[in-house]
Amino acid sequence: MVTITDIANACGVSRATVSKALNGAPDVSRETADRIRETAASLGYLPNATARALKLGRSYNIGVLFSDETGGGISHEYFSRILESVKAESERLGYDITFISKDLGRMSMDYYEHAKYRSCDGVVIASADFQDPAIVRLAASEIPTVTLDYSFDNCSSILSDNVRGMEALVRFVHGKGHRRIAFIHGEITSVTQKRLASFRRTCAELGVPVPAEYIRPAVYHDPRSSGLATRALLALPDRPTCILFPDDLSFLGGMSELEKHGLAIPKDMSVAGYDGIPLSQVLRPRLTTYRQGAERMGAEAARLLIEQIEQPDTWIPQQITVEGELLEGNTVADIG
Amino acid sequence: MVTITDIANACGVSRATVSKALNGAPDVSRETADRIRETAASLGYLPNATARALKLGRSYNIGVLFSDETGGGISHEYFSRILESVKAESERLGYDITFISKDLGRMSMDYYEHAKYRSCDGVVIASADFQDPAIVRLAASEIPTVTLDYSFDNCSSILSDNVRGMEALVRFVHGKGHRRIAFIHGEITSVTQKRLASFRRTCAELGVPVPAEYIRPAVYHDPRSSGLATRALLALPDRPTCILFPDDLSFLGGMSELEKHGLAIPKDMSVAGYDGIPLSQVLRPRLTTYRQGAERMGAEAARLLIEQIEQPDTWIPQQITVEGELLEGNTVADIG
DNA sequence: TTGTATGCGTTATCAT
DNA sequence: ATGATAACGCATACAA
Repeated sequence: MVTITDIANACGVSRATVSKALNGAPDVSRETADRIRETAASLGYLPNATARALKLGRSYNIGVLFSDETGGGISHEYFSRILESVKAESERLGYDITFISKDLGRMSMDYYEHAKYRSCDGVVIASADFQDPAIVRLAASEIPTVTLDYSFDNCSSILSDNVRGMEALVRFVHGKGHRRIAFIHGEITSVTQKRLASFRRTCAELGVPVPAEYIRPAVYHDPRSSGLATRALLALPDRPTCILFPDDLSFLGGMSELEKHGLAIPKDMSVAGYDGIPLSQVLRPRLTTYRQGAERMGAEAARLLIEQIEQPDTWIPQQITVEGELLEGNTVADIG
Repeated sequence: MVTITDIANACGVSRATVSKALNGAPDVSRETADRIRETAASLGYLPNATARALKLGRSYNIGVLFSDETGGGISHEYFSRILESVKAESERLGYDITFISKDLGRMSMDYYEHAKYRSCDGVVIASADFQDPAIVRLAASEIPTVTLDYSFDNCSSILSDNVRGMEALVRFVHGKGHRRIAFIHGEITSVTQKRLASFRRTCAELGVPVPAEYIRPAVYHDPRSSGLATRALLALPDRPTCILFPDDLSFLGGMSELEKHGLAIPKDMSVAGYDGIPLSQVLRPRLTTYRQGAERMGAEAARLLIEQIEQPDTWIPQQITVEGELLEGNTVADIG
């Protein structure tokens, strides 16, 4: 491994001078600086991030915490899109990313300890459960954090626009003439609560009644449970004309249930999903859904976090809401 | 931040003793060791991975390199499953993972330099293009590497069983009585070549003729191109009775094309995918496909890499082939 | 403009 | 059994 010492020897200057030259300090002559940079390049010198981190107390490394009951958080397309964009934006700004988890090898530590252990300059947090004491501890710690889809006091957050997303779907469906709209929701999280509230409020605003039996619980990303909920809805004496699903994947459970009943989409039943995953747009008919702005969310999260890291004094916690877009598709019949 | 110095002061011993006690060295009395560990715990001491890495020349950090033309490698479900399992297994063995990329901030570096810069103990490589000089350089370097779905000389690799996977599909389809089998393949990579070769060889073994026009090129994960290829196949005077798609997602493009022609699956046309993503199993009819053992691949990759890192002397490059499983589904008609 | 000295937190060597 | 010391690679305050 070639170090600044090697360059210093090769150039006949001190290590301090090399360090300065390489970091573009003003107090080193143009000529020596150039000479140093040239030899550094020819020697194939690479700064050692570890040593630099130890010295500076800054690792240029940010933690990413994706926690999900199931553990398979990353494989959810919504999360992986966010991860991908957090990664891209962080790298653009000169930061690497490391996953933060509980328990590393034989040492058992919580998220905060893990982040500390790796000297993360900050952490982006996405979690299915923001009540988890380990998450709360990290968010409340001195480590800069940005949360996704949840707001802690005094810490920045990026929010997907669940309120407006649900509102857009309901208004679209209503515009097509539907007045009996059912909503199958995922397990109760703050995201679900926002969607539920927005669903109810928008319906109220539009004068659409919402019978209690039109609201059915299911589990996110679990087609089976949404299939069961669909079956329950179809069994109602006063069937809805349109069903909103917790997400696009869950819709598939409803889809096969509808097929079993010999109901065609959208002729006999209108449907809409949520997320706008690629699958939804290759299905025929194309699924009506709301595509979340995951890419922008990830990028904004990284940007905000790094801003806070680099300008801690002028920093103020910020809530950024990222809008998605309604994908109209062809699964909502015009029954106006 | 509480360091070993703090513990040393609190216990009235030297830093050296603290370090030894914490690392379970034999040459420190039971009593002092216990006392030190207790104070360490009560003070909330956490080792500093950075300092340790600098001193030891071992970071307990492994790089993950996922490169894909499109850049969005992680969001492909196959990759994210691998990533998830690499992460889980690495963490189980006490290693964190960091993404390796080209170009970090303003410094431009290649993969090898990036891995060096972060002092990665090793790197897991997944790439769409193993010809990339930057990939070749990393694989040929002194940094331990494990490649996925490709074999470099003198470096371990984990191979999904493309040969057996394709063979299993062809034999299954053949068993159902099909003798006119078409294959739409993805862009030419080593993986594609293996599948193509296996397709041809298995057909030859079974005495199934493979007319040149039954082999059509398309693009992985791109339903549109597979849709076009499907159209071309349907236009043939001597239509195939079964079409094998490059992957499950691509099948969707073929699906809508078949629908346009009023062809029902599997009555009028049999089909099979590849990958076994969750989607394939919620579709109706359930897609016949081959599910790759991504979870095992990731875990084996991490295991092999860490083994090489920790026992460099007894290490021998190893090729591990991970079998997947045929998911029979209902999209291949029995025309025997 | 350049160099000297020191320390970041840790571990390993060698005395004691 | 314990401690003093040096070293990992780098950056900075300060001296020259």
